[in-house]
Amino acid sequence: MDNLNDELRDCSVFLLGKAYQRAHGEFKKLLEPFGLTNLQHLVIEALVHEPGLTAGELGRILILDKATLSGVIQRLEESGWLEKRADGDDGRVQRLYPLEKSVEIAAEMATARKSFDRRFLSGLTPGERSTFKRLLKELIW
Amino acid sequence: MDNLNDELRDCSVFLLGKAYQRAHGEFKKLLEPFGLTNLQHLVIEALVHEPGLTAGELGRILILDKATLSGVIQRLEESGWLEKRADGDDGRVQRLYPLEKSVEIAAEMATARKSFDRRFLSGLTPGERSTFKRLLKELIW
DNA sequence: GCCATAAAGTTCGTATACTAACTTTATGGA
DNA sequence: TCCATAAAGTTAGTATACGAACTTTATGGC
Repeated sequence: MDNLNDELRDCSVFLLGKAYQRAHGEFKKLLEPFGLTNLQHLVIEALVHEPGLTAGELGRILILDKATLSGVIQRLEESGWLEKRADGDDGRVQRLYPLEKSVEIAAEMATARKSFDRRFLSGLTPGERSTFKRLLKELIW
Repeated sequence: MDNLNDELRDCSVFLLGKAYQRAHGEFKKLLEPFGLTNLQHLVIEALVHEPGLTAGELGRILILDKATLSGVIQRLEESGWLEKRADGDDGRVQRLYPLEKSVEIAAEMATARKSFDRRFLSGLTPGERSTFKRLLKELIW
């Protein structure tokens, strides 16, 4: 039991999962007024930054499976956040464009995200914060 | 685009999610021979450590919603990993006990988990590893 | 002893996430 | 040109995750 708790506290998969769970749970609340989930907001931000991205390109940027993205994009299309248009050259490709309501809130969401990030890491010193992000990046890429 | 990638690489929620995604994905493969998922293996380990835990206690240890655990426990019961027994004192409570096949593989799984952890963090120096886990713990608890 | 309240689990609905199988469209080689 | 192969998306199936509503059982105040 104590033994077990010690093992959990030394297990990277567990620690990463729970830290993500906590960050995600709090960020979720912040996004609620916008009517978007975390992943949906990332897709919208990406499309506002670069309209016309394909699902495949989005997947590479957001490090996500095409099957997962397929559903996310479908829901965002149904609720009027984005639009699919056929690519002129390649019949397999659908290019994705943000609709007005996406463009309108993108900047505000980006601000909220950055402010959340500072708040979430406020218990760490500036040096710890940059170390933390550096180590995460080394593990991802 | 570059702008966007920079923002993603500075967003804790994104970095934590992707680091977890990577760790989880690799650990999943390691657990495949056992026929258990990451979460299922944590439940089994906990029950072998402390037979008779309730779903509520498990939820506090593993930091998990009772609704999520309900499903996980159900599947583990159906596939013969654990057993529910009514608590003698409290009619609301079901105590959970590991079955033989759980007890048999628990030690081997724990070894595999620790070995995976070392491998996953092998790109970091010993100092970085301990800093990394310390910072994650500060963000969780 | 009775009732309001709380606690333990279950169920439902929604959204990730991934694998595998499939459809449609492109492309390259013979 | 024709065909094998590959690439882009979709769909189905499984397993997390969580909030909300609900059932069943305990408990505390009176």
